[in-house]
Amino acid sequence: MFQQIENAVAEAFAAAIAVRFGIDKEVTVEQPKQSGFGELAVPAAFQLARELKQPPRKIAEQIVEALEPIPGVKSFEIAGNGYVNIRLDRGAFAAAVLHKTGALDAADTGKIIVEHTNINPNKAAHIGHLRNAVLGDTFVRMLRAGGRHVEVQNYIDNTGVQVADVVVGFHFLEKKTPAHIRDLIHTTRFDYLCWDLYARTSQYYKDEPDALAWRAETLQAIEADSGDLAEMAHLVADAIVALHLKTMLRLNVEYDVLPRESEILHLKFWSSAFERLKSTGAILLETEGKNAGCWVMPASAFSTDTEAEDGKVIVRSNGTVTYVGKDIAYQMWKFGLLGKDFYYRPLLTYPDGHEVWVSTDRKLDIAAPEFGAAKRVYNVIDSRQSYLQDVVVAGLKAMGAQKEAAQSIHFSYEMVALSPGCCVDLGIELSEEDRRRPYVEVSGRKGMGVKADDLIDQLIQTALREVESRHAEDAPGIRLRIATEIAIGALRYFLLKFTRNTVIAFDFQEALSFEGDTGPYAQYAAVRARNILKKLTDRGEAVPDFARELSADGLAEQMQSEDFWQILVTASKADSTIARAVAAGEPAHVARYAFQLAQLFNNFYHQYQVLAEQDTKRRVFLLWMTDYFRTQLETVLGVLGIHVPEYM
RNA sequence: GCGCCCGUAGCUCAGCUGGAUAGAGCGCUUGCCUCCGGAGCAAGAGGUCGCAGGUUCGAAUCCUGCCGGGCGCACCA
Repeated sequence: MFQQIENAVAEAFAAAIAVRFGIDKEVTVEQPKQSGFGELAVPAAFQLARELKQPPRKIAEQIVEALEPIPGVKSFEIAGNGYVNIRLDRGAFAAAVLHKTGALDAADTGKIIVEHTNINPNKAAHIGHLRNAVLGDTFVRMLRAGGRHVEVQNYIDNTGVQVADVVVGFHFLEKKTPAHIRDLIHTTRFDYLCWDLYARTSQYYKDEPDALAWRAETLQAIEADSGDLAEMAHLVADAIVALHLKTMLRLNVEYDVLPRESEILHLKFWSSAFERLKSTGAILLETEGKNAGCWVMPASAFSTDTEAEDGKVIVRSNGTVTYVGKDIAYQMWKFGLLGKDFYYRPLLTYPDGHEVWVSTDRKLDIAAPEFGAAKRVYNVIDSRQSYLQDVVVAGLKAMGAQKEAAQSIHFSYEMVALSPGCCVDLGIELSEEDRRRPYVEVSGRKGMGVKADDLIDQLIQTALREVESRHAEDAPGIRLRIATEIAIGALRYFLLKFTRNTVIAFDFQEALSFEGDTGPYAQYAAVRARNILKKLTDRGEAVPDFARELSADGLAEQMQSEDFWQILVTASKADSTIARAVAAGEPAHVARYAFQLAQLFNNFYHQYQVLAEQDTKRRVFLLWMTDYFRTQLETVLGVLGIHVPEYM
């Protein structure tokens, strides 16, 4: 709601400036620091002061004189050295909120692909993977809330070194056959077993470097796609992918399609990309130096730095393509630039009915949705890979795909590390050097880290203790469901409240907290709002038809209260907050807003006794505020992927 | 060595892309269950925004240089 007024104000100011000074200027609209200054502030006079060589205050006066009336705006005031503060017509604004006038114009800018999660399918997911998935999933929800068409991809590297290493562990260290693995998949916690096995294999390489030959042998077998080793790789990767999807579903994360590396290989995506890169001169064959015999992308393509740097090898001297090369091909496919497509089959149907598809190398008799060919692509990948992402974008640029290069966005974020206290909790021994660090990096190779499912289980247990102490009489099944919703709310919020480029030093105590700036705090506020309405109907009263029972005059009168006005304005900013957060690419802004909203409601809840209100008109009004709050909070929590439990 | 990120209250973090008196949560101190109220509410203490310059009406925010920390810079993915 708030967004329309903001836009109208910005336009009116721009028009006034154009008329009065003949200058085309984009006008920024701010929210004043203090509520006493009004609802909006325009600092345009300051920006114009230099150009016009006039004092800002004088310019502000001229702007205000030239302004046409803006619907919904009551007054303009010049404040300070040249701010124009704006007060809204409270009654009109409240009425607009009540009658939901002015629907958002959902500008469909074409398909957007968001790629996230991308966990190597060789072991259980850990806390770092959760940050990726929750950030990606929330951003998807934010985009969809703004009416955008989004496709969610989760890339599966099922033929890489990490899968190979687990196969090495099974075959060479454990002497297992495909039949054994089939059995293990059904009888064990397979992703946990692989977690340990992967760590053991990595350690074995360290002790016995000759064993690396096993890895090479396995990788070859996987690429040739024949024999026991290849079969085991399929079994491991498919089983782990299934488990990852399950883990992510616990967090309300779903996907549309899983493109797999095996198909990129078998369908020869690379050869198409290779031709294009060669013919456009994006990559060059080195004839001398240490990269002799390799196809290399010159450093000048992706680095502004001196030419002292080497280029990036795309095709090795033995003719095989590097990971970055495959990534360029994949990125081309995402934009529909490759001239090739995968085949698809449905992998599974989520409980909500949504279907996730997976790539396959054979044409099937199934009508699949159209995947790929997007206008814009977000790759959710941690900041450590920004160098490689730069190379991918440079590849697009060098082959002449300027537009696509500009629409390739590395949605980067910092890693989740382990706090020293967390390491103690996990029984991880730290070296003298590590102990002096502020945090320690998670290492899959060392088997170091917090497994996603362990953390979720622990959160559920902690929440369950609380639920049980408050609702001892309720059925265990319902209590568990509620504890689960609280746990997931806590976890998602915890991963979202930090801005993307903040390193999260994971700490159990912080993550397990349900008080203060947490998901459950926001859930609790929503539950309270629901409780009021539920209590009302429990007493046999109907929820009023607010649009009919609340008159414009009545609203205007109630809105004279500073409290109510502030609450209404803040609650009406959901759309505008989400839009800003999308523009900034920052889900944390939405989380912060949800918390603010919850705080405001808890405040209101404490201060006003809605159901006990004697004045009938006022009671209807308070009920409306409650209901509006509830709607807005639920909407925002929905964007964060957080459910509201039926009670807490 | 080069590149990117970070340094804000005791701790963990925000700070809307340069605006008005720098904000939350946790922790600490104090008070609040006659309830739609305690996963909560109210109040208090707590700041040289790493340091030094610069840019301008105005800097936590932009520029430069230091100091301190993190992460990258493979014919690995």
